[in-house]
Amino acid sequence: MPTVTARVLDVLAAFSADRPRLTLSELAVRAGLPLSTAHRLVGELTTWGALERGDDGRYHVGLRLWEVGALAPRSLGLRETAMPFLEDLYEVTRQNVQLAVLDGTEVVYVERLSGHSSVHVFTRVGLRLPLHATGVGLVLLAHADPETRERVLAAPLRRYTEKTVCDPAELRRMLADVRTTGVAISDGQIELIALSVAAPVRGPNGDVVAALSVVVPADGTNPHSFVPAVRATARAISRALALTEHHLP
Amino acid sequence: MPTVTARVLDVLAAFSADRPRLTLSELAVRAGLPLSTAHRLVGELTTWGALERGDDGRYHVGLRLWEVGALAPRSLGLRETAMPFLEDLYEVTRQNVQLAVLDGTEVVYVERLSGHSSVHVFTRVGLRLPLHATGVGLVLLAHADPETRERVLAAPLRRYTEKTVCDPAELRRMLADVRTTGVAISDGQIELIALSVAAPVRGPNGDVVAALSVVVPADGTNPHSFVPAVRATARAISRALALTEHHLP
DNA sequence: ACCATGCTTCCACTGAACGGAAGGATGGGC
DNA sequence: GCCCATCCTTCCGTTCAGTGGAAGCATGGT
Repeated sequence: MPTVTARVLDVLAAFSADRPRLTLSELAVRAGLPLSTAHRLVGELTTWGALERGDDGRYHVGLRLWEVGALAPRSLGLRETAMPFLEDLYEVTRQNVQLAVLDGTEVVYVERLSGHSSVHVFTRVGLRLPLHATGVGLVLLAHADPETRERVLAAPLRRYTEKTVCDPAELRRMLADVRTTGVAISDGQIELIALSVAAPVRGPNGDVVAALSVVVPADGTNPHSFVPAVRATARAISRALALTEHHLP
Repeated sequence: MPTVTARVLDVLAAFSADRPRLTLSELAVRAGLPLSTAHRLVGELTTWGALERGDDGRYHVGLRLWEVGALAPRSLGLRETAMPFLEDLYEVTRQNVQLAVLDGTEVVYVERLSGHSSVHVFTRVGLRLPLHATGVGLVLLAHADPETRERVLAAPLRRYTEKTVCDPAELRRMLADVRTTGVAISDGQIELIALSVAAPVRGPNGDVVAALSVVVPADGTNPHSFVPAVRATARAISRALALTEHHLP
């Protein structure tokens, strides 16, 4: 259905992490629009500030759109509350600390702290990954509604490394484990050099709204030594969320 | 000009930090649209994921829009490079660390680290503030193009506290000072309880692309003791930016 | 001089967007 | 249990905003 709204959204969706800057023509092709139509829409978006045009004439997502996006409660609300705790966890571990939420059948990373001494992993704020291959994903999947869980387990599960668990039955066992222990340890599922320790963050009414993880190098460090800190932080954030959200209408 | 695009953007602009969740009717009023029109547009936006609908029926900005916004180079590109350095600065100072960019005649905060021991200030990622009243603002204003500078100084300058400098002549003097010393110290300009020490972050071609600051309590702590760390961090980020941006097409 | 690539402007046609009105759904007051 | 208020959803005939092919412009490479 070629509504104008859909076209505008197609233009926005044309940008991606690997192609954050596009010429008008590229934009038109990616959005599936005639050049003149793209020209008009992009012009309006640029005037408003949703897009910006660089010195080289290429377009990129503008600060104004970023601002609006920043109002998403699952990013900002969560982030504001969680940040000091994530900071503490970072200081204790000096490893990448990540916060992620569930969207559809994928994880979306909403925050990531990384220092110079952390492993260099390829996650990034805004990145989407499948649920079965990450620590945070396992946590979110373990506590997702059964319907989502079945849908994920029924679909083909992508293999990233030789260690990636792609067998539904084994995943089910792991998920049960996550539910009883309260942590997920994902070892080399995405990149062999790193493993992550993740725990659930709960909202005021007790359901899991996010997951946090620490990514540590797979160099023989015992991941279990991180479990207490990760669990404690996750619980602290849950507690803080219960306090803040209470005050909302 | 009532183009559909403009209306869609009006809908997005209806959300703000103090009203992040809105009913359809509120949304219609704020966007200046008839209810049925708003209903149609919001429906499309929600299907796509730009908006989400909460359990209470109210709408808020969706994760999908947040994701697109996160692609803004002035947020993500900058942030990815700067984060480890900001982290270091936070660890050394244990105070709020902020990163901001210039947009129009305002500062926009793109990143903020805060721990439990930091002063509780009301800045927030995505917040806009006038240039004259903040440390980062002074830095950005000092290095802005003359046209912007004159426009800001000619406009009425809002007073936040008794200490806020609102006199153009005095501001000019301060800006000259910022240019020679390479730091801005903004004391109690926004809130009497806090002061900030800020320094410029430069892009590969030497022009100022952002400013970073540390916010410290105005309890007698000597702000000058933070100057070396802030300057060093700003320069480190500038250097890192020069390296990363080099590899772009 | 020529062509390739990419952007901008124009304008007559048309169907997508419009929005008033009517119909539901929910919930609170009494 | 009834009424009214608030808020949301659907419908449909009219019309004007959106469309996109085509032609023109700018740049830069060979």
